Amino acid sequence: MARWQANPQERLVASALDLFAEKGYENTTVIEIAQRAGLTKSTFFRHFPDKREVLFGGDAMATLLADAIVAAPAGVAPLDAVAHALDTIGREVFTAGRRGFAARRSAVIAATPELQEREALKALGLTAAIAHALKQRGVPELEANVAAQLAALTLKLAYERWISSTHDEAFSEVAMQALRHVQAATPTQSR
Amino acid sequence: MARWQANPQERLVASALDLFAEKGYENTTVIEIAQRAGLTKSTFFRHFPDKREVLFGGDAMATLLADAIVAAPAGVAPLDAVAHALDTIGREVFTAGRRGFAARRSAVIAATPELQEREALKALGLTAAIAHALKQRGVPELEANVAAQLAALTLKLAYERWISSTHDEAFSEVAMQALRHVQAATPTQSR
DNA sequence: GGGAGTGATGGTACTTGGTCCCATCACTAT
DNA sequence: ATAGTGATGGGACCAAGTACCATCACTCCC
Repeated sequence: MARWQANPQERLVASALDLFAEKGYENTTVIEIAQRAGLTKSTFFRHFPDKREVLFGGDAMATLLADAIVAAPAGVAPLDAVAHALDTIGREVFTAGRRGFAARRSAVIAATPELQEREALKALGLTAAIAHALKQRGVPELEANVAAQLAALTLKLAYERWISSTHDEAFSEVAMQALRHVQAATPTQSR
Repeated sequence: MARWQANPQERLVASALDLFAEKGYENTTVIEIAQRAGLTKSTFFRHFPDKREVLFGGDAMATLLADAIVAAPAGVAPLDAVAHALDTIGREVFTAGRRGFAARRSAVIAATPELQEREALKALGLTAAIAHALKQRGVPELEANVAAQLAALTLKLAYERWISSTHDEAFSEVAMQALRHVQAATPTQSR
C-alpha cells in the first residue's frame, strides 16, 4: 500500500511548522518546505491549496463541531448542545498527544499576520457552522447567532488555556470551565 | 495644493470597485486598476499595502469605534456604551451618501473568498478593539469579551440590514434595533 | 523670475506564490 | 510481461509584491 514514503501531507505539515518556527513564515519558501519533506513544489500544491493552509486542517473542525451539535440530546438548551460538542472535539481532536503541536502552531500563527488572516476566516466559518447547526436543532435564527458568538468565544478561551496549561488538563475540562465563565459574564437583559 | 489629479486613493478605490464588479476580483489586475485611475502599479502599492486593502479603510473604523466607547458617559452598562459607539459611527461614517458604495463593496466581497478573509481579520480586530475599549472603562476582562462578541454580531446584523434596506433608514436607527434584538436573544443564565 | 529642494509618480528588475500541463515513476491487476 | 492507475517531478507561465532609482510637478526662497 505504501508508495514512495508514507503520509506526504503529514510530512509537509511537519516540515512547514519546523521551518516556520526556525526562520519565520515569510522567510520560508514553499520549495524549501517541500524539499525538507523530500518532495517538490508541485506536490505541495497538490496537497494544499496554498502556503497558509498547511497549518489548517481544512474545515474538518467545523464539520465535526456542527455534527456534534446536531447529535446532542434533543431538547437541551443551545449552549448545552455546544457543551456537548466541545466535549466531543476534546476527545477526538484536541487530545493530549496533540497539545505540543498545537502550541507550536499557535506560536507561529501569533507571529504571522498572513496566518492570522486565515485563522480569522476559519474562526468565522466555525461560528457560522455552529449557528447553522443550532438552527437545525430548531433554535431560532437570532438565538442561534448569539449562542454561536458565545460558543466561539468559549472555544477561543478554552483553546488558549489548553495550549498554555502546564499541568495536563483535558480540553473537555477546560472547555466546560470556560463555558461556565462565559455564561456567568453574559449580561442580564436589563430592559 | 492639487497636483496631477486629486485624491489618488479615492480614484484607485473607485477604479478597483468598478473593475471588481465588472469582471471579478480575481480577473482584475492591479495594473488595470492603476491604469483606469490614470496611475501605475508602483503608485497603487504606495497607497495600499496590497490588492485586498483597496476595499478596506485601514483600521479607521476600529479606532473610531474604540474612541466612541471610551467617550461614552461614565457608569453606563457595557452594551450601552456600545450603543453610543454605534450611534457615532452611524453619524460619522455610515452616512446615507455612502450606502450605495457600501452595498456594491459588500457584493464584491461576498463573491470573493480572498476578500472575505481580509474582512474576517478586520472583524476580529474590531471585536478586539471593542473589548479593549470596554476594559479601559473598567469592565472586567470576561464581561468585556462577551459584550464585544455581542457588539460584533450587532454590528454585522445592522450593517447587513442598513445596506439592503429599501427605504432609507439611518444606520443608527437600524443599529439600535439590532442591539435590542440581540439583547433579547441572549440566553438567561440557567445555572 | 529662476534655481534648489521636496514629495509624489513612473519604470524596471527581481522574488515568490500559485496555475497548467505533460512526462515519468511506482505499484497493481490481469 | 503488459497495460493501466495514481502520485510525483519538472518546466513554463502569470500576477502580487518589493526594492531601487529616475523623473516630474509643484513650492519656497532669494
